Amino acid sequence: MTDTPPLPDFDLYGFTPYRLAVAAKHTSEQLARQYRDRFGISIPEWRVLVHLAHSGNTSVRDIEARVAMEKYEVSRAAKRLREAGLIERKENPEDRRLIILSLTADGQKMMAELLPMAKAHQAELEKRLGDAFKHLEAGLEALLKDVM
Amino acid sequence: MTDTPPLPDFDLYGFTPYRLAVAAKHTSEQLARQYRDRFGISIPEWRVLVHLAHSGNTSVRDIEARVAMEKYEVSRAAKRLREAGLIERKENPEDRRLIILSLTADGQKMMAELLPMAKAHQAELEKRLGDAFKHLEAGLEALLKDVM
DNA sequence: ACAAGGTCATTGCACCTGCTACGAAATTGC
DNA sequence: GCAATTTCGTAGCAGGTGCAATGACCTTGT
Repeated sequence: MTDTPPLPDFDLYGFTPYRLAVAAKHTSEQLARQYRDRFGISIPEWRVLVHLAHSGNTSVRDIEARVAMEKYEVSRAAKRLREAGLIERKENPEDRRLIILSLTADGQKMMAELLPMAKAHQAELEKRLGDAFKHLEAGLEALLKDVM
Repeated sequence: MTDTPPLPDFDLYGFTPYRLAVAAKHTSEQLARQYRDRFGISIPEWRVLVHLAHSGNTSVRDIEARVAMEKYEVSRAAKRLREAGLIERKENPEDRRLIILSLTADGQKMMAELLPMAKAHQAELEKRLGDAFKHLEAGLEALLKDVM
């Protein structure tokens, strides 16, 4: 036997970043599976679509800043969505480095189906958690206040 | 212009799964970068190590069940850790399908450095959030109670 | 005893991600 | 006015991930 330095006691289950990761994975999994199976959409793609549905035409740069994604993620998600015919891009004549992304009619149609699913998911989550939901939101608020 | 179906109003920032994902990413990022740069360890590898430090010898299956990872993730993390000389595997004579994973002396040494970093990170998080930490934990508790 | 079925861990494949470098366009500084 | 720097979006590369299939081993039922 080698002599082993004593390890501090550390319980992964009490480690907040771990708990958040598990919670995040668990809450998005079910919904993500739905729109993956039904529409072939990944989470990064979904985020881009939601932002476009909510904010109208925007650039990659703008989405990156607001949707907690790196710009290359936005770029690639946008590429796939364009190939799927869900969004389209125009040149911005005022700054030709920027591109203007927007939903196509197909994209709008899909979002008209997809967004209610997300709203229902949120409602179900709130209902399931009851009072604890308020606590969760209070905690997240504090945690995210200098991030979002 | 095509006629567009009206889209429900939906704000990504108020969507709990999104908030959890951002919170999870943000809280683990800083620490993960530390042990990646310093020890070359990824998050799945870190989880396996922590579990081994805490629970001693275990099998892939056991880790899988307790650390919110798929078994192939555990398997691959264990492979990398073995190649790095941080853990070792023995055959379980009672059931030769199972393997017994355990920290090597090097692995123990590294964890003796790594775990205090994690504890400090947790402490700093609790301090920064103040009262909101209790709320966050209450919310997570409810959310995770039938998962963990 | 042994075939059928289940469990455990690993791996091949295709795809996805993270990082960095790049070219094009705009802005800044002289 | 023009070189140097910055900003914007994209793409190459190496490595990571998710899924399904595989092989080795154990268990069950007859």
